[in-house]
Amino acid sequence: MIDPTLLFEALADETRRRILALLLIRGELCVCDLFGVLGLPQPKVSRHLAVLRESALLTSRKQGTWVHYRLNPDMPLWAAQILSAMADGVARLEPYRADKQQVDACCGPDARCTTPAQVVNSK
Amino acid sequence: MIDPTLLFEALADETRRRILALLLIRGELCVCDLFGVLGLPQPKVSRHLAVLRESALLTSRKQGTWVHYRLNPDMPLWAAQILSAMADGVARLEPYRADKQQVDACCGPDARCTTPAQVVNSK
DNA sequence: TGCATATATTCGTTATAACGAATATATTGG
DNA sequence: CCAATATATTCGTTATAACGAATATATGCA
Repeated sequence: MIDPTLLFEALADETRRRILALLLIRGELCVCDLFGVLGLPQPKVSRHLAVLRESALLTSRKQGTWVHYRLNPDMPLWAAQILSAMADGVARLEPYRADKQQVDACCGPDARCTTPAQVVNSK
Repeated sequence: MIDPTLLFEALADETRRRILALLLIRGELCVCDLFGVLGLPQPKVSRHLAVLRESALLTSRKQGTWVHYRLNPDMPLWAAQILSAMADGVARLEPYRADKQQVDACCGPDARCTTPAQVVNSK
């Protein structure tokens, strides 16, 4: 269900790897969480999300004006292993490390959070 | 020791994935084996091998006029897992499947082989 | 309906990467 | 040294991909 060519083209971009790494940590995030944490312009993040959607690595769930992204739960084992190993490889490096701290600070379970994703998750 | 950016840029090209998949199967191959099996021009394969060398995914061993390539044995676990999962993902697809048959037919242990790599390995 | 917010897309430009063709280097053997 | 073979590199061109800026769409709410 996942084309290796599309998967590796998707992983060739650092912004997309950052998005995937965040989703591996958080399970689900909305676009506003993502571009907030990454510190990047919204259209840029949206374009990269489109690439990840088209490669079938992500699925999206629309709720009102918010769109929540998560890893495709039907991903084959080999693809999930690649994402997991990627997360291992980048975990100690910038900007991935700062991204993790940022998302924990702003949306983590130990902090109050007003982002849409958190509101939805808490229901 | 391996830069994730360089690794994923290396994996974004199909020729390089074919080379890596062959080396995962065979352990070691010389340039002439590689471009023979892949059916690609020698300079093209040589350029891709240079990219793989510069990303530290491959090491080379020169013996006379022949250069033998293999996976870098000092690769961190996360990188080795990515390569292994990549091989799983492509194993049933073309051109990877044909590559495997081709390398087994021309250089495999069950076939007579006159390529330099085989000659060296048999010593 | 009209405004505000969240997200997506288009457009023109720029940077990056792959290519074929040609050539360079290096090693072996005569 | 010279020729032959194996491998690597350079060059100019072409295809691909990322970008910022602007705009479009779509939903919720007053």
